[in-house]
Amino acid sequence: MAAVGRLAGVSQVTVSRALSHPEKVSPDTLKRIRDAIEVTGFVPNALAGALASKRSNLISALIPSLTNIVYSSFVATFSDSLRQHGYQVLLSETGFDPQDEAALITTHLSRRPDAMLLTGIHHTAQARRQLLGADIPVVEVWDITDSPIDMCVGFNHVEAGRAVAAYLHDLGIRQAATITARDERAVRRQTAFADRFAALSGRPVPDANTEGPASIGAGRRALRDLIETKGLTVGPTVGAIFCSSDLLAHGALIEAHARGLAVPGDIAIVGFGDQNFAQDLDPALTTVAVDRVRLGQMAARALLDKIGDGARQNPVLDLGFTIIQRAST
Amino acid sequence: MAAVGRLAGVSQVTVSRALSHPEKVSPDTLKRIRDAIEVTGFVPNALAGALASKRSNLISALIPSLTNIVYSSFVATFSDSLRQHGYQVLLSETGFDPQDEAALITTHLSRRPDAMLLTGIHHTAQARRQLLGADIPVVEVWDITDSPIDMCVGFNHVEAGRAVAAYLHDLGIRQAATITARDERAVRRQTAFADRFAALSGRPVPDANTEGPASIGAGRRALRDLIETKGLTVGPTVGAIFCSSDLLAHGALIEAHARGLAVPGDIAIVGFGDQNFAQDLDPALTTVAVDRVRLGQMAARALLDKIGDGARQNPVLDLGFTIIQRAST
DNA sequence: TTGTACGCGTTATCAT
DNA sequence: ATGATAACGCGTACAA
Repeated sequence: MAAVGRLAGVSQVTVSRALSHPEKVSPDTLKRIRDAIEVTGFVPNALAGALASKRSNLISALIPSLTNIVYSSFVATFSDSLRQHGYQVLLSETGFDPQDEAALITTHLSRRPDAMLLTGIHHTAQARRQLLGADIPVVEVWDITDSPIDMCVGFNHVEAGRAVAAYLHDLGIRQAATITARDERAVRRQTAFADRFAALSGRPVPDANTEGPASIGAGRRALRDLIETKGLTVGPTVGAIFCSSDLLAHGALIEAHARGLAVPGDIAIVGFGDQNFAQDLDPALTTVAVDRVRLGQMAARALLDKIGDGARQNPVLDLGFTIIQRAST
Repeated sequence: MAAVGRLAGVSQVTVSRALSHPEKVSPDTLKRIRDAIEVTGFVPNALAGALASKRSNLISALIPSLTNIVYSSFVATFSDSLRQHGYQVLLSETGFDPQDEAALITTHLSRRPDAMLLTGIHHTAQARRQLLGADIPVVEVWDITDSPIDMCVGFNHVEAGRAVAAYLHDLGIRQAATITARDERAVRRQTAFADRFAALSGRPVPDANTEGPASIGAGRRALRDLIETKGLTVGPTVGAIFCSSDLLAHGALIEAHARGLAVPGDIAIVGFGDQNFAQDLDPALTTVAVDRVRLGQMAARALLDKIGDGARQNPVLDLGFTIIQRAST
């Protein structure tokens, strides 16, 4: 900056001002400074700026998985909203593990982000302590709780599971099974679904748990497992499968086709997430929609508002969910 | 740090040393310092550290799309490799636009990353200038060129397109069409494929261009377009479709099923990328595999090596590709 | 093994 | 409208 200043015939401070508050610099010094910046190829050092101003313009985000499109599409919206306000997002994957998340939180906090986004409401005690100590806005997403660390934006997974149970039962379906990923929120939906459906139908609800990341292959294997080893009987409209993600449901759909089972004639299938492809499958997939775009925007807005005026926002925002009926049920 | 030091009865520097070079501090002062850190909840300020040491331990990565699993899975591997060496990745989406990329490069450079990863080999002149001026290791991935900015790791897209053309022709297929996303590299593959296949078969190769992000829906619409408006005739093993991604190929597969076309009996389908689901489709998808895990690791290693000893690495690494034959051809 | 002095490149404050 | 000066919180060099 000093070098740029010399070239423009002003002091270092004026260069700083020209960059941060151009309106406080006279038009022609501003021009000289901008020319000098152009000539020298000067790029301001945001580290030094952040150190001096105590604002990093960084917002950190921790999501379970980068490759799971549910989270990556959400975080893309989130990042976009923030970029428009001059923030950059520092993104990491926790791999669904609270311990790893806690370690990442420490690393992230060392970069002094102006705010932080966390996925889910379950964090280690140490993580909560550090976050409270950091004294920055925090938003937890994809879930709802009465006692957020700071704010949360999401929906109620138990209600979602129950709603699907009621929906299928209303359709006249009397037998159901579930295919569930290791994701803790998925398990909560599955449990709520199974409890409610069992209560309505008087029949147990077998579950096939999948290992590793949700995938089409895992969905195929899970349906095979349900039919071949867990005694799921399939036939004219008696059974339905509630899958913890659209990807698993997609796999179940393919496996059903490969077995010559009609969907929904022999078996109905419900996904979760309403990903883009759900409407393009054949048959199109019934699923539970969550407004991911809105979720990303609301999370960004919550943080921005709180950074801006520090005012206490509504700490809990329930975005709800919608069952999208399509041809697979 | 000074406060921690007071609590432990040492100076600020010793605390710094305890954190960065614990072996240079006597065991019991180390313990006192660690206790003090525990008690105070001290989290080091990486901004100040980076400013003082001129090493940010940040590596920035620019990819076209977060939601495209090809890139997100690659960058997940890349980040993982780097995390093991104490680096954090600052990730942004360019949306396939060199102008936006250039703007992002400036923002990223202001955080003083120790190295940078770029996707592709086409960048604006300004971007190249800034990168050269920044004097940090740069790796360009997913493509190959003789004149990288610094280093590159990828494969030859023209050769890939030609290889698929030869492969299909060898299978006895004499008519082909393509479904291509707006991605510049995809277009290069498509052109190379079309030129070669036309030369081999003596027939033109119609193309359906898709708008927006690659998706199953786009693949379905593209196949419909090829058949209904571009005069693609389908029938016993005469035609093949080369899609620029597995996702588009998946859509084409679904559309073919929905139309009662047999795959590969009436139409053969080839994807690109060998994503996880390719082997789980019915029929399993023939595709072109690129070792994304290795690509991520090699890119990370290239940067780490160069940060480490500054030695000139092999600047161009060709990872090649493999045609994976499955049931869809 | 530990400490002192200094500087990293910016912003905030106050003065002119 | 512009400048001088003092932080910001750490790492490095050097000294003890």
